[in-house]
Amino acid sequence: MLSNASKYAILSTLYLAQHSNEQRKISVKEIAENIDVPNPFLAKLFQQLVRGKIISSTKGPHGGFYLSERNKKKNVLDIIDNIDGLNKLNGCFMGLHECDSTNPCPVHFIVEPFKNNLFTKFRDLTIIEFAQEISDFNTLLTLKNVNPSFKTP
Amino acid sequence: MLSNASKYAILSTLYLAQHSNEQRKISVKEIAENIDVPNPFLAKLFQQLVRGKIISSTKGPHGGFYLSERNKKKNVLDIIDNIDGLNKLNGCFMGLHECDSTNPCPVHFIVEPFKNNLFTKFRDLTIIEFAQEISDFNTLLTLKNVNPSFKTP
DNA sequence: TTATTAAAAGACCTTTTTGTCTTTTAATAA
DNA sequence: TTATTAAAAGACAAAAAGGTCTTTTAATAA
Ligand code: FES
Ligand code: FES
Repeated sequence: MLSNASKYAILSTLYLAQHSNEQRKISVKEIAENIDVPNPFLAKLFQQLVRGKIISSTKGPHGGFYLSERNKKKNVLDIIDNIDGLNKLNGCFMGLHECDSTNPCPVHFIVEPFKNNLFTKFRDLTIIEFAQEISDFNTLLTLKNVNPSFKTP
Repeated sequence: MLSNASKYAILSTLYLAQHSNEQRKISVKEIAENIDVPNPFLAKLFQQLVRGKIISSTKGPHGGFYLSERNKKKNVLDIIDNIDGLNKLNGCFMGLHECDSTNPCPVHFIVEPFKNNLFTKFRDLTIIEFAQEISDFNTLLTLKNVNPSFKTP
């Protein structure tokens, strides 16, 4: 439903929202290490997000990535749109041509409410609001294995 | 979330449930045309489903694919498991290591109820019951574009 | 103005997914 | 028993996704 690229982009942009500002810019390296995402791959994604005006960057010493005031008003759906395009998220779960209540697939009425909830969250909150919610509710923002002990009995 | 392969397999198996029995076996060709799936690709998938004992086949004249009585008691989750493995469907929407209420990602509590609903449907209904529901509610079972007029204004 | 720093650009590589084609095997009907 | 039919098997091929590496550009601090 979401590509890895989109997932990386979302998590990393939210990390920026939490930890950067115009004064404190952040390198790809720091983010890649914290989110646990391949460094050069994230660099590529960030180039694309800069071109898409989702995030900002400056080169040189103390350069790095950050969110401008305009960037902060973007939402998660803008990120997904920039990386995957919206169709991937919006299309029918079973692959039918249209996801549509008048011609529904066998799971449409299970999928539709979920998609509505998700879209509401991804569209109606700005990046900054979303990041704030993450801080408030202490949800996770890293691909690191936070509980490796469960894996090795 | 689901691969194309899984989607094809699910739709085609449900088609078998609706249209075949031990007496009337169905060729890949007929299904591929009706579901609108690439013929040789579906043939490969069906080989795998036969090995996984999800569907049955016989060669020769009037041969083809069908569901045995045992096959009819399988469920959609068995198909997904056979083709994709369950992790793909079950994993965290944002890609975190564990999808888990104690270490949730930012959208976990939106995703979890959806996954529960979906799993219930895919696990608690047999293939035959699922196919019956599709007939009862007239939901769609084809990847064909059923409403092309919307596309060309 | 020069060295340093960090992103930008783009070529390149690998793996997975998706899809095709040809040959072989098995069932059966004539 | 032979021709026919349809799946099984497996080698191939194309495209997309995922990931890496090297060189260039721009900013700035010394
Ligand atoms: S029609 Fe399949 S999810 Fe809406
Ligand atoms: S933790 Fe992400 S969906 Fe459950």
